[in-house]
Amino acid sequence: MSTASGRRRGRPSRAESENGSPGARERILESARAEFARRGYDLASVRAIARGADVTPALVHHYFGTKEQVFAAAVRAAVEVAARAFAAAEPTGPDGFGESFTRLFFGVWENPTTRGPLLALFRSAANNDTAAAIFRGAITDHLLSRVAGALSEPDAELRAELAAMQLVGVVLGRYVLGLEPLASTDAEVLIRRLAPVVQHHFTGPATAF
Amino acid sequence: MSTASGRRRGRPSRAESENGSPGARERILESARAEFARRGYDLASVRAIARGADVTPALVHHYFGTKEQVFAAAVRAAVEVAARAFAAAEPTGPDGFGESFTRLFFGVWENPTTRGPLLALFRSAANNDTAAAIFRGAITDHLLSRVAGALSEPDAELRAELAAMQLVGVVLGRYVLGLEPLASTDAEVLIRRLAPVVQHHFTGPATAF
DNA sequence: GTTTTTATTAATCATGCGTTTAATTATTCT
DNA sequence: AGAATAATTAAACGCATGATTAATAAAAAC
Repeated sequence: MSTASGRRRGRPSRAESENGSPGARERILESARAEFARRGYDLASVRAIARGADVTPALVHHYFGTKEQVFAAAVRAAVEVAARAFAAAEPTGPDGFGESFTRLFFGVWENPTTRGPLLALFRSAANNDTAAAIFRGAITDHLLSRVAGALSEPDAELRAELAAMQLVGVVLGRYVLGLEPLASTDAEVLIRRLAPVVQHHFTGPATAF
Repeated sequence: MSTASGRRRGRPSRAESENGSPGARERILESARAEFARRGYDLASVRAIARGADVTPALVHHYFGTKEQVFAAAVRAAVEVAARAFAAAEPTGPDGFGESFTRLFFGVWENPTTRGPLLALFRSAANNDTAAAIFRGAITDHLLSRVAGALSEPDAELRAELAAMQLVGVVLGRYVLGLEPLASTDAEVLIRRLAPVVQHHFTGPATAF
């Protein structure tokens, strides 16, 4: 691999990039996704992103502007994919919510191309207010709104949040903390375990004692 | 050794000021707890901690050594309090685990003096491997070990982790993300909602509620 | 009153950060 | 061929970081 600092100045000749390898812009995006996913927004550095893309920091700014805009560009695609998945899900009756939501949730988190950006958003949300707001908005818009509309109980929002936080907590343990055996358990097993719990949050009795 | 008093020569360490106000060492610890809780390990700065304690950064290093040691000192107390709470809990039969654990959990998280350091650990664990290891260790040592011993099922660890992640997820939504209405709901209400779910994870059937 | 020990600060070092500006080279349009 | 434009880097700016060193002040013990 050629180091960015060793490369000749100026625009590269077409011969240098005529192979199938992706252009600098794509490489930057890919590196940004990886870096944000590994370290979260604040700890990821434009310089490290540039290094990972074999490029100069100035080029990152040339293509994307500020660090915040790099983050937005890196995360946007995955958030939209997840949002579309939730929006396009065939509507189920209240009895089907549990499994339906659990499956959708693991669908996007087990997908390697969406997991990275979602991890980036997750890690960032723990320390960065802007990222936290995006995360909160994603949950509110794509999860709570659909459920609250279909559920009649007055505590529908709380129910949906408790269900969502069960799933989010599992994501934390599985992908961020690397808790065993949780991290190595087959996703299908987790879905079968969690779907009834999520369903209970949605429609079960509020207390059992 | 000829000293009758047994006191060491020289200026005493950790001198408290004459009035009731806390000495520099205590102020540093307090500021560190606040700063780590607000920003997480990596984003909190020794300089900001010093500023909050009305002290020079060099003094922070003088008392605690490296930043990592400051973090350990700031978090240790709360982790020990939480650990003691879990260790001292009167043992309940398997049927009482759900409510018992949920109560213990919210007990330490609703306590203002332990919440700060726990938040610090939580935020830090999202981006820092060392903090993640501490967090993982705390869950494994004080939660899983007790449950796994008392439960006979071969999947006891997985069950305990799913239960723990339900509670941790709620903590995320309530204290970190500030999800409404979750953040404003009375803790007792949450306990009553969550205890049966936790109980189910521990002893319920694997695929139905 | 000298010695010993602690408390505290000022100054500094090396490093990394986000960002900007100017320069250089290659491609494309006329 | 010449002009315009796009891709890319080098160099720098100002600031924040974690940590160290050397110095000064104060208190206690002798």
